[in-house]
Amino acid sequence: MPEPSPSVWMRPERPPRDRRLTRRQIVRYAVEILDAEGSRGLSMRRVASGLGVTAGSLYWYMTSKDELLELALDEVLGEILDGDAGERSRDDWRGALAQLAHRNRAMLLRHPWVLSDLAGTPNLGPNALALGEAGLTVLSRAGFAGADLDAALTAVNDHVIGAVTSELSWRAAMDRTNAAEWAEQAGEFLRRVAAEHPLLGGRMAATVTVDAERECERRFAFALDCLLDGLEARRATGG
Amino acid sequence: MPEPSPSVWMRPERPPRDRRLTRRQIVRYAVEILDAEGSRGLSMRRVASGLGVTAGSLYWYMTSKDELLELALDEVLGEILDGDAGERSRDDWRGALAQLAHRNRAMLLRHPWVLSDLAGTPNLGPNALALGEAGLTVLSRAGFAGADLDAALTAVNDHVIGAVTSELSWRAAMDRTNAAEWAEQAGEFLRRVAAEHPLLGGRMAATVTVDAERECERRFAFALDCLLDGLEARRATGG
DNA sequence: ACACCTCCTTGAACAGTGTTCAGCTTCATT
DNA sequence: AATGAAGCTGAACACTGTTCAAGGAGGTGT
Repeated sequence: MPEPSPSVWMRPERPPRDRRLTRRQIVRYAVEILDAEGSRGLSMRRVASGLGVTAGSLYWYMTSKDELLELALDEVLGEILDGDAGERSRDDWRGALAQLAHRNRAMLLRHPWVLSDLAGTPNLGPNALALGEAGLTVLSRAGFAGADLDAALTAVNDHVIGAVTSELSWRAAMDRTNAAEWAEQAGEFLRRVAAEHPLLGGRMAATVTVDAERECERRFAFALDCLLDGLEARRATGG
Repeated sequence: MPEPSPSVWMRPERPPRDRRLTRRQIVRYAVEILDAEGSRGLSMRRVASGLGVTAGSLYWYMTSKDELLELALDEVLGEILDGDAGERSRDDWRGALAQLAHRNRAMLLRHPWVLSDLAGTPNLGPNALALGEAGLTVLSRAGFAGADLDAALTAVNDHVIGAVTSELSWRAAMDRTNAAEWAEQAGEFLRRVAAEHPLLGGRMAATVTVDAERECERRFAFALDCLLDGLEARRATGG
């Protein structure tokens, strides 16, 4: 049982002198690999050799691969708020929150590996903090305070995480059942499912004729609207 | 780019004769290891040696480690419906759905490794299907149909996934900031956070005095209620 | 009783992983 | 020019998932 080590974020980066490398540079390249080949494609040796350096070198800039992933996570979290002043519609809290959620979703779809690392990884990077503050600001202006402030923000964030997680898993399943070479087995499989689970079978049948991407967006917006309705009803209106 | 292989679920288990092992047996032991030591503790050699066998043997029963994880996932999915007839309150769809959500959450907290594997893993096992059918049944009785049926179920499931994911990540962060040996760095860290992010700092300060477990349950129920309110408003009441 | 055949397991091998560390450069400072 | 640290190398360690020729063990047929 290893002691929890101090987060990367509580320890300043080593002061520079002679570097060929930067933490940022390493992290950005790691993100490139992760985007292109997923978590499985990332290895210290691969990152190092792509930067013209040996694996051991990277341990000068970070203490472990986990730490690299933590840094990569915060790096992409930065994209959500990028180029968004967040000031343009002070009163439309629903719109502002929804926009935040959509930008978050878009980021997760760009970097699907994030979701595998998210569970169990602490999240204390500067971009994570800025993102939290942005959400709290919107909700605070909307009239939420105290424990409900946390709960409301968490509700929206969790929806995004959950929706994209299951979207990715759903698409993986579709890819399998649709793989041409297995069409027979898949057909038989679907028939069996329909026989034992009528409702599910019906929904799956309806699903093949539908554009997966649009359908996912629709479901995302549907649940988000439900959630925002619920929040609307609970917010302390006026002072 | 490897072709998507056929899912485990589309191919029957090899018929037995001489076995020392069973697929089920392997999977259950794998789940034990995963529960005790997380994804990182699981290796084919470890599973095999725990069962008194060599790593190569396992490849007689499954084709890869990924497949073992797929099987393990469905195994624990089975716990959600276990010992739940689901018939006791035909009219109380909110209660039935909430109960499903809570059982789901409890299972994910018992088996935290599931969430790391969920993203990107297709989910077509018998228990996953039964679970889907159960949810659809409740919602269908409640008056949902067509595309809204999917959307409603997805909304609730996604909430569970997202909530537990971020709960685990939050707890990991708390463990770090609370680690006794880093109390100083953590204190300094929290002070810096509060300075740059007033709202977040306030919420974090309020958080230390609170029981993490109860707070997570509260937030979970809060968002679930919001969601159910939203669904209530959208369901086609009566025929 | 014997051979036969298929099921299942072994043990070695391959290529790759994260991580450590003594030693070597290469630079900034004195 | 000498000193000392920063930054890097290359080899090593103990692992990982996966493959596969070889062998043993059980049932079946004669």
